[in-house]
Amino acid sequence: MKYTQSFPAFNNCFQDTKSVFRHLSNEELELIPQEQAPDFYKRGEIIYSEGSRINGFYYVMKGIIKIYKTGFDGKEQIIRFAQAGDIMGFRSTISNELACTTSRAIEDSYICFVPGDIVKQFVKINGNFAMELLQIACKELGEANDYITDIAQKTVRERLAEVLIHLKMEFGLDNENFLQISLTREELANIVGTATESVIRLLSEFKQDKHIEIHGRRIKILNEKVLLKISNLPY
Amino acid sequence: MKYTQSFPAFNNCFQDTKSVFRHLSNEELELIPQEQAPDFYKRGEIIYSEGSRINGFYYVMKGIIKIYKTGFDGKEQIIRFAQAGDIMGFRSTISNELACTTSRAIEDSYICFVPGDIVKQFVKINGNFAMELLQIACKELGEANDYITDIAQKTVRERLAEVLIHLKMEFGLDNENFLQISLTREELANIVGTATESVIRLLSEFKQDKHIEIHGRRIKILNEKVLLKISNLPY
DNA sequence: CGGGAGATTGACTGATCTCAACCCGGGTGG
DNA sequence: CCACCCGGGTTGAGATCAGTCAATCTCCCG
Repeated sequence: MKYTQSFPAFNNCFQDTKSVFRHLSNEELELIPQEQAPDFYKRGEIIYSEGSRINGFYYVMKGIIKIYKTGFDGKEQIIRFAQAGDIMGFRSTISNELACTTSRAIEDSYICFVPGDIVKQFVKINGNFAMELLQIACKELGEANDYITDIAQKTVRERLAEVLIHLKMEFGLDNENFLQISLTREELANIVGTATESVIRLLSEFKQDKHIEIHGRRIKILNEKVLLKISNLPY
Repeated sequence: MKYTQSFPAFNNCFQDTKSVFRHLSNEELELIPQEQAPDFYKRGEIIYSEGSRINGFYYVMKGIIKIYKTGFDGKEQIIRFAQAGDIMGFRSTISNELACTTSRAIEDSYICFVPGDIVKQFVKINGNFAMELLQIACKELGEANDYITDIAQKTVRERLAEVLIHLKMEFGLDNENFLQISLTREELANIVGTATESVIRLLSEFKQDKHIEIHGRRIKILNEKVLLKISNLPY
């Protein structure tokens, strides 16, 4: 990928042919206030917090964000991740509610903000854009339903195997075939919905059994077939 | 409520001022094929099954439907309920995917079907309708996120208390202050995400402690405050 | 070199699941 | 009319998965 302007150029934000905004006309795109460059968030920084009013969309240009809820006892439950091309915060914006999740960069990230009023305008005047948003919401909904069933019915072992496979599919591998995404043991536990120690023990077991290889936070899947079997995934 | 025609009159289906279809003009409403009366489903009958192609919306006029996924070992996980005024099946329709849930009447129900093509048309030509659908999807999404966090982090006891409170809020009470909705112990277990026996034991405990009263499937909440406390619900 | 975050391991505990037996009421067929 | 069956509900005992607590280790950083 090559940028003729200093990266990241703001105009690129919404003109990507794969972005949610692809159905907007140039005139419509111009309605988005473009005074500022995309915001930079350093690894660890919060984009928005549970309970705050956000009133707008966050479009991720680059980086990886974890989106999580904080449970009763302060434990995080990671709901999903967002990466380049994804949007965040539309649920609260559309529902006119406070954010029900916290959003935190786990890699340095560039993010564009679009005010909620404008998005709502687009929904009303541009049917294709509305349909696009609906499809995104429905996709998330389907994933959430799967998630519910998994957590309710599968063992921690099954879920961890499944999460590893999902992380591979969602973020891919680096040039040494390690998972591209780097998570702490605690974060893994907060996806799976278990204790950190349980993740550690199970990862050790998978390593012992040669299903995976571990170098610190870097994880390589050695035998996806077995993991798939362990996870009881349908396909 | 009074019906001048024999109940249920089909025209009432979409003209209710509270229905999703309230933003449609009369001309638009006429696009919906209205040859048939709403479909009647007897308690226990399936409206659609996981894996089938449904391609349309089901609008519930009357009755209660349970919407569930079937897990790896055949155990049901109830995702949500639908009752009068709710729609079902829009996720698959919008996503052009097969149904990811099964939908079964737990009370005798009347349901209207609207073909998917027409709904998609409406999304594109009627911004208010699109927004309405988006809001429904976003509402479900928020609830699903809560659900995930609860199942991942709370104990069965906490979740059961929470479910009882939710059932009261969602379906209300009958004239003797029992929960309006009637579920088997197994169905309760399939909401909470636990074994039937666990639900039975915990219900007995709640009864012993005078938090609830039980007559077969009929449950009366005697002390909501305590249940609320047990559930660790935020409000 | 001290401090702190994250990772690991062991021991213990206990909530929850599974299995199995049994009960109860309603419906059915002989 | 009665015996039987069946789905749902209950209860008990035992097994176990997974969480908690605590100690230790390993880096990495200032």
